[in-house]
Amino acid sequence: MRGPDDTTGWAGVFPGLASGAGRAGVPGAPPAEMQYVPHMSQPRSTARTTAQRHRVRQELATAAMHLFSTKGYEATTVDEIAAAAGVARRTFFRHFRSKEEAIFPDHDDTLVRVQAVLDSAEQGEHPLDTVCRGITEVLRMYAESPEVSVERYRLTREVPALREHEIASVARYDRLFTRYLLGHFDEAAHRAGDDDPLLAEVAASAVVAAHNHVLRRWLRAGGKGDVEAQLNHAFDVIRETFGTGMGVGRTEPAAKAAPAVRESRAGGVVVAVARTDASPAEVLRAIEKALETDEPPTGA
Amino acid sequence: MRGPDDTTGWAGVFPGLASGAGRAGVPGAPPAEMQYVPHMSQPRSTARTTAQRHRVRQELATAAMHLFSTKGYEATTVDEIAAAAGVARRTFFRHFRSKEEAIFPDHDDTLVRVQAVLDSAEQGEHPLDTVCRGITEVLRMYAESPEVSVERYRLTREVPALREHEIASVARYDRLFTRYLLGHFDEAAHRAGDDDPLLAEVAASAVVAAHNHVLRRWLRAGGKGDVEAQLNHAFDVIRETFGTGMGVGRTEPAAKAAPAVRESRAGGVVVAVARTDASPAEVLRAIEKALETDEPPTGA
DNA sequence: TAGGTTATGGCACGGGGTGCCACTCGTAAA
DNA sequence: TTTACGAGTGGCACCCCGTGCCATAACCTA
Repeated sequence: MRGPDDTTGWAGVFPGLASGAGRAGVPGAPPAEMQYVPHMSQPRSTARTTAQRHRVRQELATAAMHLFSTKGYEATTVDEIAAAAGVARRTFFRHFRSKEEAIFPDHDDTLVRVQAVLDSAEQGEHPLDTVCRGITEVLRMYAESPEVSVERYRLTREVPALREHEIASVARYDRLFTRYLLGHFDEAAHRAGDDDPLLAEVAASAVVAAHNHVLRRWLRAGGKGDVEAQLNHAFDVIRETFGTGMGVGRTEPAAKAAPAVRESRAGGVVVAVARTDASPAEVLRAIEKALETDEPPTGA
Repeated sequence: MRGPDDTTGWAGVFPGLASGAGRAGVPGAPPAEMQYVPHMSQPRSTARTTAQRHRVRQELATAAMHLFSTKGYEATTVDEIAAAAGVARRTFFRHFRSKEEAIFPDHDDTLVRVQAVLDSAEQGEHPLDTVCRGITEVLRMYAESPEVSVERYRLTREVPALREHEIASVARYDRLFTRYLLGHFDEAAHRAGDDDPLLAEVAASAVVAAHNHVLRRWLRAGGKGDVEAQLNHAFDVIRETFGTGMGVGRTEPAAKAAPAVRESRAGGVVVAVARTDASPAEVLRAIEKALETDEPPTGA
């Protein structure tokens, strides 16, 4: 009953993409009563009404969160949530597509914001760095209210339905990034022949995986500490580990910080990486050094 | 109503993990009537009954697939599926946990098989290669019946519920691999300091992403061609691109087939990988060659 | 043949999600 | 001020997924 056109999943979420005054064009979740599309030409609804609507949505979300935490997710009915928020059951579904969505009220907005980050990326930035900035936006959404995020994490671990819903949510970011990288890997004429779309997909999933890892570690730690810094560190680790592939390593800044030649020896394999602006002699010297030693490589 | 212990999601799927006679211990999907757990000590149910049960399950799956294809997923009720299979509605839910699962009847079995692959991996194999063999098992599941997979792919693209269910399914493989790599990256004392669990997560997601990419491309092409070969090629590309990180490059088997020294030049970076049993002279010669040329690297 | 196990059919119930209609409220136009 | 319109809401009814419960039939073991 959703129409066969909704094949992209998030396509319907972007009615205007920066639709004028804040979230005027995206009033929560108006998926029902198909072909809603409030024209968005004349914002008849003044600030007062939209604020009111936003307030109701917020109260519903907090009521849902509270009830889920206290008496469990499955044991909580939508009627109870609506009653706790002082509205009718039907109104709940005018603000949230489903019961699960009430616990992730910000994913849609975040998706729009991430899309905006991707769209407004300057030409010179490496697409992978743009994607990293995009996923950082998601992390900020979690970090904005650590207590809620931690409690929500506890729930998502315990309730399969919530976990699956969250997996589906992050999958939307993944697809967003994959599409972006697909469209920007060929333009950035870095690599010569093998601009495999495979790499776009793998890179996007790697970035998302790094985000998930950092986020979950932070959540398990109770939401203490600077997540964003941890995420950036994770990006550095990835750049360091996979950096040779597809010319990641931060086109400008990080490349300058990195040494011209690096070598490492591990597991019966010796590896050397060097920027081509390093002198051949410098490179060869590093290789020889790696071939001589029998010790583990220089640590991170 | 599933109990707060089911935090892993797939933990409950492995009652015995290779439970004696085939699928005797895992008779489809007995999630209801909690604490079912058929003891698996004395297989009272003879081959006849389990075969019968398997036949019913198969008929239900085919009936569901047929109805979904013809009249759409949402327009098809469970009653209709059961009626088409000649059983009662209640019986349907004894074979499938949900309506969506009827279209992915093999994921549970495949998950068990993948787990078996991981468990029976020999000591010498690199964990990442083991994981690659594991995901190959998933690909084979799809490749076993191309027409069904293609049609199912069409449905999953159109129906959000099915897409989310599939995403959740592959996420289970992802988590399986992540756990495996987490437990095997430190044992294989390859890298010195930074055995970040981050890398385990990223590597697992990369492998899964490669699988997804190859699989979807194959499905979009109508299920024609040798997918498994394409997947292995994708693994090669990944090894080639990310190969420098965490010592992937196939410790034993492929190393023999691969040349002792490989070099490539791309994106302002020159990379050389060599087995330590290659003579230093051979290594240096390859490096010099890479430093001289300005052409793209030798293709796969 | 008797007793126990397993799969099934059928019923009823809770609950999520949706379509529909009437109502209210606030804003813009007459 | 009155009127018209549109957005949000409340309430009702409906469909259908998923599950607990019980009776029954089929099958294996003793």
